[in-house]
Amino acid sequence: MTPANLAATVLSAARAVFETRGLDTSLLPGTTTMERPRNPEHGDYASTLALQLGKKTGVAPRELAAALAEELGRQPGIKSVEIAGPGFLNIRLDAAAAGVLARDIVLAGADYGQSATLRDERINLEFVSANPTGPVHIGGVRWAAVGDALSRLLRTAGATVGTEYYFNDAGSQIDRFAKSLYASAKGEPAPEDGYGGAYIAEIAAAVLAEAPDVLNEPEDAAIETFRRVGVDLMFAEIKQSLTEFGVHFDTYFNEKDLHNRGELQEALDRLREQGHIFEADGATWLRTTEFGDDKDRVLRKSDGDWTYFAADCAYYLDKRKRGFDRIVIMLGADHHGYIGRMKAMSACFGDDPAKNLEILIGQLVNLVRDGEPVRMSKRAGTVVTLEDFVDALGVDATRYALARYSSDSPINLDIAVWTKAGNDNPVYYVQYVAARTANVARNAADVGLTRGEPAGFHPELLSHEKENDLLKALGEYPAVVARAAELREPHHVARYLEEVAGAYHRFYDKCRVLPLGDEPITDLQRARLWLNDATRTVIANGLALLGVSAPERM
RNA sequence: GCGCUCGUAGCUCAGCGGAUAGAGCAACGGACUUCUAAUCCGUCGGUCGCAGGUUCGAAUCCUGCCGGGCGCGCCA
Repeated sequence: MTPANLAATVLSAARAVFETRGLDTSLLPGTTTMERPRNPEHGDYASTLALQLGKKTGVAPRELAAALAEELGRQPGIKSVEIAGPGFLNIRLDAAAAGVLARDIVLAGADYGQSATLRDERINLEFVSANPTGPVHIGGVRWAAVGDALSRLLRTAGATVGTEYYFNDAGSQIDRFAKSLYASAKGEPAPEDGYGGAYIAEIAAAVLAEAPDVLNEPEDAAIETFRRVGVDLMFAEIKQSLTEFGVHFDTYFNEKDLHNRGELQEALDRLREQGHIFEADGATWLRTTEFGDDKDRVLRKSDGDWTYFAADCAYYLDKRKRGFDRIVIMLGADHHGYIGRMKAMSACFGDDPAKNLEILIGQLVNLVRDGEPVRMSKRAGTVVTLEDFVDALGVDATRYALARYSSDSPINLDIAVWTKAGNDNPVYYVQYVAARTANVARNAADVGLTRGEPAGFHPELLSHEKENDLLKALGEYPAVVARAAELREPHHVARYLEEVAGAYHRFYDKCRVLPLGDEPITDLQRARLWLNDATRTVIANGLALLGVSAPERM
């Protein structure tokens, strides 16, 4: 019996109680969640349904709980139901009903955890989107890890997802980049507002290698060559770093294309039709204050140039035209000032900003060595890059560390902690379970212990306290995935995996799987092997969501 | 000044309006002739920033205050 099954059973019991008592069944919720109490005296699972319904129906919660308990007690697989406190239902399962889960998980394999929670949603997920004027830096790294994990999470919850990197290849940042390359190639210092990292010299040299005569061209043409070739090189390098980090985007979207296809004008026309455009001081404005922004925003400047915000509008419209109904954009904390204008812009298009546009804000990340933030970079001189991160921690630890915390909280990642081989390093703690379960399975095969046919599995033998705890933890996986997807918070998966890891280590410590010496193989050992393999399935599936490997041995 | 956001154990952080607020680390004390001790067990540790409010019930929701971070261009 999975928690989802149990929840359904509790709901149908509630329906039966309502019908018997002539209560309005429309007050029943569509779903209910089962809690896993910390205190073992509170049973295997607890439900607060009677408390919630007591409020709605006006019937005393304890009275409802008593009726529910009686109804539930008759259901197969349920050992006992107790009423506690103001109306909690504390439910205990038969060992057999709980144990079957081990087999269900193994048979489901990589599909365990998949759901239809977000089935009807078409989600566009944009993250990183670093300008191709330098390597991906520390903020982008956080989003690379979290955004990629989120995309996997959303797909597992049944959504149709398109991941997207907005390649900002128009605009003045690129001009500065091109001029910086040109200056570097001529051996001159970087311009006042240019880029000065060591990577500039590398890219400039690479441009020279591809276009040896570039410095003989007139300055404008030369800068144009540096822009074109330099941006291509920089972008190839960014893509390469991301690929090595295990992050792939379905779409790399060029800002230039928006301009070339006239989509900025199209967006402006659309907004004008909606009646939110006005002209003032020679510029063209969007009246975003109508929808809560703190000031109106210019789309086209008095000199005729488009603003960056105009491109944002066109890009949003483009995504919507491609059939995405939820536009999710992940930004650094320094961009949170955009939320107001973006939400307002969505409303100006006639959309519902609460539903069609989600902007997720990620707080800062510091890489810490010996208690001091790491500021040095071999390449850029000032910022920490994706490559610096991977050099310091490795891909698995970097991805896990960044996906482990709520994006709302600023984090300090201590290099010493995340490279240590021990249980104070969360990624090792979890990965070690993957290795341990694989090792147990290998050793079992060596002595002739196999799971055997599913029909020969004896779930009732998994009655040890630690087996029960582990089963309960494994049963929560689908709900954790669904909730993490809905909340857009992959860190719940990591925290959950740490719980499963703890439960497995305690099981391993107390419940031996393999026979000792020449002992004959028993059904209990076979049942435990099912549980061992079910644990490996959950750990592997969960780590895969985070883009972290589940090693066979360590 | 206005806006957003955060404030939970010595540290790093979890915590869905529910039961006695948790984990890891640190500190201290235990467990390896047995499937990998990269593990497990125990002890210590809290005015959930402060003050009100809503609620049967608040770390969680609302208001105010205090403190930290960030943002407030016809920049990108």
